[in-house]
Amino acid sequence: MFAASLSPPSIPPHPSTTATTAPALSETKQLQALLLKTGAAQNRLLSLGANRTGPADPSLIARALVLLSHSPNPTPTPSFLRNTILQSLSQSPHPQRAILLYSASLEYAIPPTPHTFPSLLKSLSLLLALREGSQIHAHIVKLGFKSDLHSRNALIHLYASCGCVDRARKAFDGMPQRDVVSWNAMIAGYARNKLSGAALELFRELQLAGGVAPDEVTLVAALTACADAGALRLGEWAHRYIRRHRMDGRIGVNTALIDMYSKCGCIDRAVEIFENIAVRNLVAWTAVINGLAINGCGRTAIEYFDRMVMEDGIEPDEVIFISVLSACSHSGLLDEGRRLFDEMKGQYRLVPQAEHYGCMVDLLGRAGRLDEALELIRTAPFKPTAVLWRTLLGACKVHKNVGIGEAAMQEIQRLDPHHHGDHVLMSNIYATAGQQDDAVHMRRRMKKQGIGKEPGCSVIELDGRVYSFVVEDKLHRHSREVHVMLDRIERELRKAGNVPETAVAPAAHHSERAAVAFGLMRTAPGTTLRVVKNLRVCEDCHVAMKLISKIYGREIVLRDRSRFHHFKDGSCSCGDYW
DNA sequence: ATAGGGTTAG
Repeated sequence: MFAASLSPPSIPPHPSTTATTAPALSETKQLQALLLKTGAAQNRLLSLGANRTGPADPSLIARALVLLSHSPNPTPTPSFLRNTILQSLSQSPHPQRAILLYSASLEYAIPPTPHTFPSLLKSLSLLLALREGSQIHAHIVKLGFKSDLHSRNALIHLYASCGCVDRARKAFDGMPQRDVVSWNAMIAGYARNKLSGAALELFRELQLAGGVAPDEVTLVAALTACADAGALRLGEWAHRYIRRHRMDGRIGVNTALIDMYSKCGCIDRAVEIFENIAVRNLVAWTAVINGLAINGCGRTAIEYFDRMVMEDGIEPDEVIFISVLSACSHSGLLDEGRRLFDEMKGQYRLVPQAEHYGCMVDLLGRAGRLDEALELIRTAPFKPTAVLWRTLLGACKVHKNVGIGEAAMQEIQRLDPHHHGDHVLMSNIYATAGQQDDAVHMRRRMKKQGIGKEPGCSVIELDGRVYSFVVEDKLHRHSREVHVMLDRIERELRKAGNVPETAVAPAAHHSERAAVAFGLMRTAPGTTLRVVKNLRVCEDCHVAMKLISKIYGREIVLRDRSRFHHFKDGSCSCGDYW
């Protein structure tokens, strides 16, 4: 029953009905001969399970396992061998065979053991097979293995990989005892699902709980959360911990540090760590190049890319091309971006995916080549995605192009009509082009369709705590003082001659301003303010931030949805190109 | 024999 519900098309037939099937039989005979020598049988079975060239029929393997159990000296046991094969499958290019083998082994009455589940669940995590995972979970409970530590750890990982952090947390909370892996699975699970607050809270809890010492994996997970939240102070604390515990020789730890520092706007420190790594790999190069990209150092990013190929002889992959192409688009490096896109296809024989086309559309579009960007989307060797059209729509906003904007909007409406922000963008395009009626109409249509607007949210880290502000937040516990400060800033801005762009919605209460106002009040004069925002910064706020940096003599590092703005002395590192 | 980690456009 259970096996049937797991994977209907691949249920192994019962042995009595198929024992005479020719190809399977001959393979079985071969196996039978090999079974005389246990070691050889084990190797053969392992290669059948994991090898690309071996038969993919897990039923055959299960049958062989049964034969093995009838051999004069049935050691290792079929259960043991099944578990071993499951383990190798979880690291093979065919994790889906693990489910099939498990089902088959049940049909052949090979009993599961606690060791069966960690590797089986690992395969399911790779496949993001939530439904099958839940069934296995139920099965584990039924078999009485639910307290098995390793299985439970794997379950936490599986649920978190599938985005079900609540179910992961339930499994975590219900554990009779936890080891460092349990904590790591849960903290990393939160971090990978962008729940950095929850991840850091649990990291703190781990330290308070005592008894379990954090290891490198814990620190990597915590750093990932710091990177996501832009929590520099906590990240620095983690860095000191890493040094104190001599974890700084590990490439993974250093890569996480590079990512954390660059996502907190400290690209110099990120580069310094990178330069001190003894042996660098592709992931470390990707992290530093991506850091340079989001911090607006496009030319340096390209230099590093060339260095990687020339000095280390490392072949680039699809992932690093996303980073290096986005470096070009953030810095407006049109020719370099085109060159790299061509090299990707020609020299490196990689197939550009929607992501790479997205970078190119962004690069061309923002550089004002809207026609070319449109042409690229239309000639893409796959069905253009809503995201691609949305990227073009964003470029139309920058260049106030109503015509192409409408074309893009039409495609978006067809592909993904309920996404937040598209109507706002289109309405703003109309507004900046002076078509007020169309702008209003677009806003009305949005309301009529019941499409909300993703609320803008900004966070600022002060004294190791993360404070978050939502747009026009009246309920925030610091609301009163923040509003007083915002009004004061507003007056200063007007005194400095700042006239907001009235064509689009008023931006004076955007969340980044509240965060900055709070930071200005709560920190000593001259302290750098670091703010992370979930959306892109609008033009008005960008102008305002430049002025605030000058008026109050502060550096403001604002991380946007996609990049950094370093405001200082009235200007921004992005050179107003973003 | 088993479980957890680092890079990814808009």
